[in-house]
Amino acid sequence: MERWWHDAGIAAPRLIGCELVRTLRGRVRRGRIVETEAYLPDDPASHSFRGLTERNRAMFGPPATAYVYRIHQVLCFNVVTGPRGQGEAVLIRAVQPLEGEDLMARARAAATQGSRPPSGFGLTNGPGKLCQALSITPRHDGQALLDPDAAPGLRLEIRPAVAEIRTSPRIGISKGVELPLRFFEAGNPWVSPGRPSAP
DNA sequence: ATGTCGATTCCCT
DNA sequence: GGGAATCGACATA
Repeated sequence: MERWWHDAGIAAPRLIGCELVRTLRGRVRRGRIVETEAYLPDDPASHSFRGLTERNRAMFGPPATAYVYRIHQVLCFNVVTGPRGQGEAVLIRAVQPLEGEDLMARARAAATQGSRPPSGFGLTNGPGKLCQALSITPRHDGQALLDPDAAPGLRLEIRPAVAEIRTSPRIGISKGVELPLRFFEAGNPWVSPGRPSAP
């Protein structure tokens, strides 16, 4: 485990450019991470702020495992960081489809019955959207992400650091709003809408 | 036991 | 750009 895993504030930008690989029924979906948010220890915006609960248990597990939680009928996917027990994690907010885009579209359409089938950047440009596109489920909560033999078929592949990364305040929170803990790849159209890009 | 509040998304103006 | 949807987890008047 490399050093950068021990700090969500470092891991969050470092996870930009890494790839999330979902294997289901022998078929592969691959997404390149383009947007993340860090949630730190003693961070009032973090689910871990008030200590361990049933929901955030996975956040206190070992680094490079998944923390999956439900919010507003939707799932969000995090990569746990820091030494075990710190309650740190990095929220994955958007990915760029690299493989299996058709399967992602099908999964999104199935998850959003009632509305028009999602297409274009809307396929994976949000934390709930990418979970639908990759068929991430509550079963992935707590699962190791670097293990190539991971049973649930969800894996994280480390890639070289990306050069052009921008920061901004985090989205959708009411505490800790000023901290620049959101990271995204400059100019990438798959980054979620809703925030201006800082140079 | 019950009330509050979202680490969101979609649809509308 | 704003608001409704909608329900489970969490904290507690």
